[in-house]
Amino acid sequence: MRCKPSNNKLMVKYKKGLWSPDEDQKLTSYVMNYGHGCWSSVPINAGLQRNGKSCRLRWINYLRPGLKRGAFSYDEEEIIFTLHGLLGNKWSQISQYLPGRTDNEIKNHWHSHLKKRLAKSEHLQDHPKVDNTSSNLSSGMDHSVPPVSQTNSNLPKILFADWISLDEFQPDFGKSSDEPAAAALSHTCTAYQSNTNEHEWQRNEGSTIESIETRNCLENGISIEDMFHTQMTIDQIFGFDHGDFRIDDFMYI
DNA sequence: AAATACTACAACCGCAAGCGG
DNA sequence: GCCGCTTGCGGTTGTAGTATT
Repeated sequence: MRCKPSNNKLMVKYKKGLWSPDEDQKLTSYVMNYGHGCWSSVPINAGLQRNGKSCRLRWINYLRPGLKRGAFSYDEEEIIFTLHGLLGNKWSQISQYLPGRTDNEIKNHWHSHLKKRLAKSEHLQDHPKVDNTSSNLSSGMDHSVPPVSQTNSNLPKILFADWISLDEFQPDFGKSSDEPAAAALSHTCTAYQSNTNEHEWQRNEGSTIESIETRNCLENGISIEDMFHTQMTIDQIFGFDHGDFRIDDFMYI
C-alpha cells in the first residue's frame, strides 16, 4: 500500500491555513485526472505548496465526490448516538455507516452538538421533572438526544451509490467487535436508488467495481443495474449474516 | 455601531501502525 | 531487526460567521 519514499527532502515552506478556491481546483483537477496515488507526491505534481497530509485531508473531508454537505438529519444523529455507544470515539468506523459523512465531520458534530445533548439527557435522567410537560422532549418539538430506541422504522436508509462512492470504504464486519454495529444497522438500513450519484459511480473504475459490497451483490445474482434500482438490505449488499439481533439490545441511552 | 462572546467547522498536530529497503 | 517514510486516526486548535450586549 505504501508508495515509494520520495526524495523530496527540500525544505519546502508549506502553506497552512484555509484552502483557497484555486488550491481546491488544482487538487480536485489533479486527483480526478490522475488519482492521488502517493499523497506526498500529489502537492508536487499538482503545483500546490501544501504537504501531502494536508492535501489528503482536504480531499477526504471536503473535495471528494459523494460527500454530503449541510446539516445532519435526525436519522443520522440517531445512528451516531447508537454507534458511539457501541464503538466509542471510533469516528472513522462510525463514518462507515454514514455514507457521505467524514469522520472529521462526525467528530465535529459530536463535540459541538451531540455531546451537549447527551449531557442534557443525562441531566434529565438524574433530575427528572415531575410534571408531564417534560415528556414533550420526545414528542418532536425538541430533538435533544434522539430517542434512539423508540423505533426501528424511523431509522435511515443508505444510498448504495453513496456507499460505493467512498473510495476507501472497507467496513470491518469481520472483526468481532464491530459485528454488533453492523448487525444493528443491517436491520435498519436499506439501499435504494440514487440517480444523483449514479453517474458519479459510473465514472469510477477499478477499485470500486471490485469493492466488497459490489462483489457480494454480483455473487448473489444482483446486477449492477439492480443495485441502483432495487431496495436491498445491508445483509444483501455485504453478505452479512447477523443472526437474531435487535438494535434495541445495544442502545445505551 | 462597536465590542465581546459564542458557535460551527476547517485544518493542524502528534501518535501509532504498516510497509519497503 | 532497524530505519525511514507514508498513511490513517483521534484530539486539539484556529478561524470565520453569528448572536448578544
